Amino acid sequence: MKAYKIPEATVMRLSVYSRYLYQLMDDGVKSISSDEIARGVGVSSAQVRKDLAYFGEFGTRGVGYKVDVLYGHLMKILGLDRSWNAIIIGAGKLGSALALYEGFNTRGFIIRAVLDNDPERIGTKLGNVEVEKLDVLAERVQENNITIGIVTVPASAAQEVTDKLIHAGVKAILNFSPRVLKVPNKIILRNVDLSVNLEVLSFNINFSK
Amino acid sequence: MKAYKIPEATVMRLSVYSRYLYQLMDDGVKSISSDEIARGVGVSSAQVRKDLAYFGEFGTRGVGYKVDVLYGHLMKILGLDRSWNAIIIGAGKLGSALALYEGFNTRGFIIRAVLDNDPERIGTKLGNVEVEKLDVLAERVQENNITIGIVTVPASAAQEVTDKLIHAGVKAILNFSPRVLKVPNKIILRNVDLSVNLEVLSFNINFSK
DNA sequence: TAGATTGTTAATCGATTAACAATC
DNA sequence: TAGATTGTTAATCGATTAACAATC
Repeated sequence: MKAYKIPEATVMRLSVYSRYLYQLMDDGVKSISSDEIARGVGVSSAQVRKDLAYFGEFGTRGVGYKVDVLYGHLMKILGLDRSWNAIIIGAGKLGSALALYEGFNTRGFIIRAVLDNDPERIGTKLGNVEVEKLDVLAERVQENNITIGIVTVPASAAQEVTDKLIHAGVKAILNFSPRVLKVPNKIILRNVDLSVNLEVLSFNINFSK
Repeated sequence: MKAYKIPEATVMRLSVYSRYLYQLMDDGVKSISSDEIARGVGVSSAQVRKDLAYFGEFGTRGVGYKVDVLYGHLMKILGLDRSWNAIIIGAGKLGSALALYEGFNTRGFIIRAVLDNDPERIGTKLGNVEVEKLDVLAERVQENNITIGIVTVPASAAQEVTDKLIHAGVKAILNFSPRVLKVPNKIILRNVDLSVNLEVLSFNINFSK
């Protein structure tokens, strides 16, 4: 365990910076200043330097940053210098879309299995994985060394499949169900509630007039 | 324009509270304390009361809150006492999943059109809307009084379709593409970068050991 | 009344911003 | 050297928490 806590907002921004740098490399840009990164992603340059300072010194005073070097550091910091095995529980619309989403693969997240209990869905092919029944959860997690569970079941089933995922040994859970999950402290949990996002929009449209 | 700014985290929590209260109503619960809400959604009771205090007094000292009354207030605050028309640009995996996602409908968000430029996708039925070509964007936005644009195109096309949405008159944009969008101040923008979420997980798995 | 719980104020905590010395 | 830009410290801003008077 490292010494001090990194703000979650910082981690999210590092992910955004890394994608921006990747784009720059593609465009053949070799070096860049914190001010240019800042303008590229819509934050302040002090913010960029502060975020990086949590992890080390990656630039040269008076000069700036080498794009490829900084990119490499960010990928390492984010844990993206390796691949991660994931499992999706729930093969409905959202689960199926995520199983086929290329954005995950390109960043090293590999969907090893997709499970569901609906007989209609079991056996369906999603890319190169076949939807299987929930029974095989622990087996799949263990044999594929899966660390990340993605929950895309309805709210009513969310806690139950989460408990199973944790029992099978995943370290982190990405929850797409609109249900607040109880998990032990050592389990890393993130919630992506799509409705919350739309509701923040409707609040703001409403509130700003 | 109201007098002071509401923290975005507060708005997100209000959305979570409202869903929890809905669940309680379903279970026949009539009244509740801030402490019970807090435990139900995993925050502190002071936080619950503070969040509500931005908008008024909804409870009774010494007694608590009536579930249905508080729920009604929250729905009104969030702008969910009416319906909102939305359009999805990009009928790939994610766009299609969102078009069919029931969670939006049940909270009053109605997907009026889904557009794409790929001839393979045009004409496909997603629920009761048919995928149409991008040309009809302005027309659909105006005839359906659409205020929310949902962007699910690849990064390379994201800024272009965003500009078109804004020109057509939407007030808010929910961006699922991994691209930082430039929008005028008056436009409400939210980014949901699915990869960022997975990367925060991999960072945390990595960092905590 | 005694007990409970809200609404609100003040204290604390944490994150962002501004400023600038270090240094290429 | 002069100009530029980092890395870092201190100041500011904003959000969360703790505490308690108000009041049912």
